[in-house]
Amino acid sequence: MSEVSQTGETSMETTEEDKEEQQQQHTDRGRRRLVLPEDGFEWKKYGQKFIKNIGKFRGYFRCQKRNCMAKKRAEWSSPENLRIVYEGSHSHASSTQDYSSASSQGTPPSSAANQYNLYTQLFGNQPASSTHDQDHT
DNA sequence: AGCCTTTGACCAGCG
DNA sequence: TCGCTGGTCAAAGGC
Repeated sequence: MSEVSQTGETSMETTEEDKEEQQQQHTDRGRRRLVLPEDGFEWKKYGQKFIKNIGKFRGYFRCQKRNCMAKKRAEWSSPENLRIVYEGSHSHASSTQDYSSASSQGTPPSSAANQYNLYTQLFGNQPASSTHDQDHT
């Protein structure tokens, strides 16, 4: 890994994601698949591995938008301990937002506000202090 | 029929 | 130079 410094603590989100996740587990395709909380973007899972270094599973997601190179990594030791790490920036607004109106106004594809929001939530709170996983069960 | 998710294998980088 | 870990791609299965 070359950008480990991005692994900021997402305890704040984890709390929200935790409950959302549990709900989605039932609404998700009717299966027991581990789903990620909707963060306003459409993600496509392209891989999953168990990282022994942290003793947790890591899922690899990519933004479904062809013109978007944003990526997301989800780490979890259990469904209750989910950590989301965003990487890269979106070239569009979140799907849940009315970005269509923004486009009409001629807003550039660089939604800095979005990436800033994501990074602020994850990396802005804490500088790279995640020396080790701290999922307290 | 199409799309999404899951699992395995392969490749690259670092120690 | 070899081994290990992390990341990505491809194929198969299911809804």
